[in-house]
Order: sequence, then C-alpha cells, then structure tokens
Amino acid sequence: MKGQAFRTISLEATHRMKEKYDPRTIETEWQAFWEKTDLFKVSEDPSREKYYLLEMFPYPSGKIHMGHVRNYTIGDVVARYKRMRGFNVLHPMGWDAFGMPAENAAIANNTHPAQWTYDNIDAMRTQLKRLGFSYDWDREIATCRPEYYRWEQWLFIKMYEKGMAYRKESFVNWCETCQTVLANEQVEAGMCWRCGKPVRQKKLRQWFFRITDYAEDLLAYCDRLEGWPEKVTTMQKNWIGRSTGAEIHFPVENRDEAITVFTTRQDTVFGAAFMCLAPEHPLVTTLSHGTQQEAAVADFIDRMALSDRSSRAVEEYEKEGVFTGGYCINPMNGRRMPVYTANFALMEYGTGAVMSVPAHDQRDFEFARKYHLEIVVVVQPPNEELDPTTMTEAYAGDGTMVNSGAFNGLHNREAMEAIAGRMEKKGVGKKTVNYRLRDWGISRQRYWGAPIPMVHCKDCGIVPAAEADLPILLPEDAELLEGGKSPLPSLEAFIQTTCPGCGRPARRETDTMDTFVESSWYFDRYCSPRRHDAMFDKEAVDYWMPVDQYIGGVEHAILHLLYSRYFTRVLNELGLIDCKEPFTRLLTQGMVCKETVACPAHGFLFPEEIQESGEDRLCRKCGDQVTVGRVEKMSKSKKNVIDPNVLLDRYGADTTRLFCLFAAPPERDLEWSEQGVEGGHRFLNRVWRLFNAWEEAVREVSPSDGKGLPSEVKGLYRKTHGTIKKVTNDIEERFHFNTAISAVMELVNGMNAVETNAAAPENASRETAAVMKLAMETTVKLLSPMVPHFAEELWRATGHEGSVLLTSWPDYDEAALKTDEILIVVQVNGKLRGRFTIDADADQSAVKQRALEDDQVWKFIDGKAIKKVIVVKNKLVNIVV
RNA sequence: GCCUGGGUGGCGGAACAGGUAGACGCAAGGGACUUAAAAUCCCUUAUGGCUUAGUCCAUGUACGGGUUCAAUUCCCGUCCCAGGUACCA
Repeated sequence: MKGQAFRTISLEATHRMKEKYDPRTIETEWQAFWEKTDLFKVSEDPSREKYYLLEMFPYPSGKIHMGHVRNYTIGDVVARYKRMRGFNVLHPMGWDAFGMPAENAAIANNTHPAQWTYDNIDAMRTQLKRLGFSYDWDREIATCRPEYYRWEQWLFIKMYEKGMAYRKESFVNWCETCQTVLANEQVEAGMCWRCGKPVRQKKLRQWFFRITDYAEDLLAYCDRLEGWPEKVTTMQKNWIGRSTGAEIHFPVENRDEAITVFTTRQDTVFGAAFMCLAPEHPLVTTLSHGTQQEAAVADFIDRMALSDRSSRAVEEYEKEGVFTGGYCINPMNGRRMPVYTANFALMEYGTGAVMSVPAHDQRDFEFARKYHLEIVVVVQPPNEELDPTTMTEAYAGDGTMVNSGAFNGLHNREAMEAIAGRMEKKGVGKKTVNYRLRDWGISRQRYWGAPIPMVHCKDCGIVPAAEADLPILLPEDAELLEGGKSPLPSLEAFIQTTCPGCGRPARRETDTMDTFVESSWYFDRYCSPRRHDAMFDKEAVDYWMPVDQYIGGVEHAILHLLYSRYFTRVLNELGLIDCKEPFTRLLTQGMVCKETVACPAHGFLFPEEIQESGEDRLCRKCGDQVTVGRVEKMSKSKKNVIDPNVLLDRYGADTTRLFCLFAAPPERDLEWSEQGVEGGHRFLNRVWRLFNAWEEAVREVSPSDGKGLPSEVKGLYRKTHGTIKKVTNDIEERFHFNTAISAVMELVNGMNAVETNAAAPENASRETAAVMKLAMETTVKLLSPMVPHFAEELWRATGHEGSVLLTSWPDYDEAALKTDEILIVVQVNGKLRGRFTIDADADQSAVKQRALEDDQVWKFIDGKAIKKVIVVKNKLVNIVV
C-alpha cells in the first residue's frame, strides 16, 4: 500500500458492511483498490520460492467467452491460493494476436488487421479486469507488436545459422481462386472453405523447423512429465509415432536406381510381391514415361492432387491404384515386382513407397485381390495352413517362416533380426527407426504474421537479414485483398532491400510465420517482457521458468504443447535458458457446454431469441415451439452461448467465478445451468447476511483457540478445522474446487445452525462469539481465492485492515479434528444393520462387544453361529454368521 | 478400427487408500412469514413394500459374471456415450 487511503475503500477497521450484498459496487471498488496498491505486481526475489502459474493466452477475437472465464478462473484461484501460501507468484496475461481472423475481419469491415486486433485487445482486457483476475498487467504482451516478434525473427536467424531452420519443397493445400495456402482444417470435403472451389495439392518452397531432430528426446521425456495428464502425453507419443523396422532398397529394373521403402515387417520381405508408390513420388512419372501406362498414370496423379489429405483419409476410402509400367527387383529373392502408384501410399510417411506383402497386410491384400496380383505366404500361423488362393483376409500375426530361403523354419520374430542382419551384409537394407512426426512447416502466404527475416539475393542466394535491421516490420499501409491473398509480394516498398552480404539490391522473403511460433515462447518472454536489448533477461527467465502450472484447453494437447516443448529445447541448446521442459504440471480443463435450441423455421437460436411462456418455450421471431437439442460445447455456430458480460451485469464477477468452479471439477465438461448460477448467488447472499448478523457480536473478540468451549459450539470449532483441511487438500492435490466449495457451504450451514440452536448473536457468550469469529475468518480466507472481491469486503467486516490476499492461508490443528465419541456402524454379512457411538479411545474388543450387544444387530444374528467378526478401527464392525 | 475418458436420484455432482451410496447445490412438493408477491426460513424428496410407518424390510452406482467378511471402487466379458486419431507401410 502506498500510504494513502484509497477514495472509495475505507481503511478503517471499524468500517461497517452494507446491509445488502451489492456485487457491482464492491467489485469495482476492490478492483480499483488492487490496481492502486499494485497488489499483483511481482519481481524476481531469490529469497522466496517462486510459483509460475500460466493460463493459455487468448486469441483476441473481440469478446471473452465462457471457456476463457472458466480457464482463467481456475488459474486465478490457484494463483491467489499459492500467493497466500507464501509463494512469489508470477501470473501474467497477454494476447496471441497474429492470425487469419484479423485479416478476414479486416476485409469484411474495411478496417486494418492491426486496428481490429488492438480494439479487440482493449475490449477483452476490460472484460478480464471486470472478472477480478490477479494478473500482473505490467507484463502484458501482444505477439503482433514489433517489440515481440523482433525477437522471434532474431531467433529464426539463430536457428537458420544452426541449421535448425531450412527451406524445402513440399505439398500444400492451395486454392487457386484465393491464391493462398489453406490449413488442413480449412479444407472442407476437398473444397476451399471460403470460396467453395476445389483445393489442389501444390508444391511450394517453404520454411521448416527441424523438430524431427528432437523426435526421440520429445518422446523420451513424455514419460517424465509426471504432472501432465496421461491422456496428453499419450496423444503426443502417438503423434510422434516412433516405429522400428528396416529400410530396404529395391533396385528398379533397367535403371541405375532403387526404390527405398520403410517397413516394420522386414520378416515378410520374401513375400513382397509388388510395390506401391505415393502418387507424388518422383519415380511414378519417371517409370511411366514412354510406356502404355503414361496417360493413365498422369490422369491418376491429377485426380489425387485434387483430393486433399483429409478427404483421402475418409473412412472406407476405396483402395485404388495404377500400374506405372515399371518393375523393381526384390533384393532378397530376385522376384520381379510390378510398381504401382496407389492412393493409400502417403508421400509424407516413411519414404513414400510401400513394399506390398498381400498375404500379411490387409491393405495390400485387398489391393492384390482387386488387381489380381500375386499373393505369397511367408509366415505360417501355428494352427492352420494358409492357402493364397483361398485366403479371405491377410494374416498379420506371428508364425513360422516359409518360402523365405535360408530363413525357413525360424519363428518370424527371430527372422526379423536375422533378415535385417543379412540385408545389412548384402548392402540392400538396414534396421532403422521411423517417425510419423514431420518437420514443422512454418511458412504462411499470409499478411498478418511475423515476417520471416530472410533476403533473396541473386548473387548470395538466401541470406538472413542483418541483426541491426531487426525487426523486419510488417508494413502497416498494406491494402488487404478480397480472397485472402497476401499483399506482401506486391508491396514494393517492403520487398526491395539490399543484400546484407554484398550490398546489392535484393528482395525480402514475403512468407510470414505460423502463429504457433509466437505461442511457443511467450511464456519465456513474460519473465522479462520489456527487455528491449535481448530476447530475455537470463536471470529472470532462469528464476521463473519452468512454468509450475499450465492450464488450458485439451484442444492444444498436441500442436501448441509439442511446439512449446520443442522450442524450449532449441532455446536451451542456444544457451538462452536453462530448463528443457517448459511446463511442469499441466491441467486441461473441460469444455463449457449448454443445450442447443432450434426453431423449425429459423434453425439454432440464441438464448435471448427464446421466449419463455409458462411451460412452453417459443421462438421470438415466429412464435413457434422450439425444440431442445443435445448439450454441446458452447459455440457461435450452434448459438448455445452465454455472454459473460450478461452474467457480470446481473450477478457480478464473484458469482460467475463461483459457478464455474462449483458446477464440475475442472477437467470435466461443465454444463451450463442458469439455476446453478442463481444457487451460487444465493449462497453468497446467505454468507453476507450471516456476517451482517454477527458483525457486531464478534467485533471485539479474538478467534477461539479451542479452549473452554461451550458444548454447543464444540462441533463448529471442529468443523472449522476440518473444513480447512478439506479445502486445502482439494485445492492442493486435485484442484477440485467443487468439493472445496461444498465444504465451505457445510461450514456456513454449521454457523447458521449456531444461531438457530444455540444463541442469537446479541446474547451469544464470549466463547461462542470467539468460535464464530474463527469460523467467519476461516470462511473468508478459504473463499478468497474463488470470490476475491466478496472476501475482501467481508474481511473488512470482521475488523481487519488491508487485503485478505496479503494474509496467510489458515492452518488446521490436527488435534482439533479429534472427537470424543465416534460413530461405529455394524454390518451383518456385509449389510448395514445398526450403529452406535462409543468413546474414541475405546479398544477394539469393547467395540466388538458393543456391536454384539446391539438390539438391532441381535435380530439378525440370533440363533445363528457367528463365524467371524471383523473390526475396522473407528469405522465399522462386520459380523459374519 | 485403435487410443483416452466416462456411464451413480428428476438434474449438476460427492464418496481421496475396498468399509454407512447419494455430501453440497439445483429442481420439485409441503409449511412459516406477508394484505399479496418477491426475498428469506423450516420440513420432505433413490425406488418398491408393509403385519409392528420404523434407528423397519427388500432392491439399487449401464449390463452379466468373478475375487472379498465387505465392491460405485479391484478383475474378466458385454453394451452405450464423449473426445482424440486414423489407409502409418
């Protein structure tokens, strides 16, 4: 605090709370107070233990949605909790500000992407502030600012120099009409999502990051990420897709070259009867050239280029192919194998060539049957004899080798090793490891992104921009073009430059970077966001990193998280940071869902388009009955959205936060419920009234230490300590805020019962008031991370100065949890038959005795022989008869 | 197809290490307060049964088996739902 009393918040301890809970007033007052007193500002302090809490930063689309509210509420609770636990907590926020929607919006509204983006950021920042999140706003970053992407360009150059960034030709989804590259998810059934015209596979020179160099390391560390959900590490492992096998070279007939394949089943090489190449494979055209097949092959390649990857991958896609006219030779047995090109062979996996073993691979089997190709059995299963003429499906299991020359009789698993060894000796192949993971293509033919800082020079080739020229600014005066084509290649003022090598005129690279690049290091930048002469302040980044707890949607399980892990390794190797894994613990929160409502005439309806009339729900546009559909993730297209602003206006931030936390545990989907929000609001009101009633009575007393308790409040004292324990565990170990809140609700119910059962506040004994005070202060502290404004106000009401956030989290006294008497339940043959209470220190035989004497129990054991009696300490007795 | 999750009252969800199934909240019904309504407070609420309406009995955590004194929890099999992934050679 800066010494001066803040205007609207009275700092006096005698400040009286208002009769009525008015969230809007207290929330704006406390937000202003926090800001004025710099409460959330942090700096490195080596004497204190740090805690870096991060939520995935949002794309500035214009409005916060409920998914954000949930994500950031969860994060804020943890941040505030850790802070009360004494940690030096870094909790920053910023904007993932480059990307396509800004360009689309700019075209649609005739604004500039920068203008649109910055306006959105302002709007969303205001919303986040209204929710009372404890961000250190001084660290805010927007990735579209030159101060940010300058360092991304700098890093790109470092990576280029180290060979980690390179350029190569690859296939992309290309829309001719829009003159642009489309991401896979922008291709709908083979058509451009924007103009509806067919999408082609086009070869383009593109920039790549060599993430595959780290495939093994990224995979190996998956098992060490103990704080990550297994679901996510499993998805990453599958994505990396390591498989062991062999690389085999099949010489091409009459040519001095070979087709190299990757296979995991080198044991079946003697059964390889034909070869399948991806349509994009360079040999396909070469082999068919001058043969009768030439026209058919060309036609097939054309047709395949038209179908994008996702539609090629649709279910039950018919396997088809065309003979290329060429042959290759099986290096192990000299078999002449026809070379086909087939739609199921993928250029981007392995070598783009498949040795086809129809007897032992289902896909090859179907292909062979369709085109009447040879089927050779080389692995015989243990209990049956395979006959190639009558087989109805491939046999992919293990067995004994046949038709395989010197390897006949071996078990196929042994043969794998033996054949690999033999191939290596002959120089026709070797054991190898293959990954599904591809290098990361980062080129985008887009305007609204970070320019790739490279220069094309006629004489020197491709050279990095000079460090002194950074940042390579994205020109602001660009005119956005209908259709999405990047204006950069036609902006002469941008393109023309001089070569940093020879000084002669040269041209700038016009590709911009994939926006996943920005989000792969923003968490490092938060550590020293204003540093202008370096990417990061090494000391700061080594103090704060790695992120202790990262929170976000599971939809980023693969790309964002994998790229961030990769970048951390790169930065580590370049000596810029010490850590190797960026996120120690990861929480993936569930989606926010709501029922969909549709009208037969008008389709999906927004909640405000629905009229409630008695039991009926009607469409406001036409008055017809609406139909209620499935509960689905809130989305604009389904119109099942709730605008957080409406909630903030109606209930305030604390109720909104409380509902998000209470309705479901964080990792599960949350189903929206208007009544649930009401319920949360009612709870806060109930607490408010309780505090109002007791405010005077507890003002002068100190919280009870548990000594000399009147019997009517003994239970409440114990409950208070029990609640601290429960809430602490729920937050600390599981982030189960829903059960934490339930526990506080129970405590509040307990406090209410004091008034009904024991004493009205005005004639409560001093001891009773002392226990009440303890319970009240505990309630405030336990609730403060979740409903911070509300808690601040009540903290004042219990006679304290300053912010409750600056106090420490309450401890519980294990001794206070002990009860004099405990409840024992009695079972007969495992069925509940009775219960009794007994002194907590009673020994087991006494407990057993009591159980056997119980009237209720006796009814069930009378006349039967007791076989066994099991006594579980402090819990139950089970009598087996 | 494969890989993850998940299936518990009218609903959201609890039961953390096999030990009282249904915490807490919502909704519903009844009652109190009020001229009235809202708000608030109290009571009831898994299903079925009843000779003793009870500290009662039976059934019950998707379904079928199993292990155990005891299973929502562990094991085997089946069904359904959600998410991810997919011709990966």
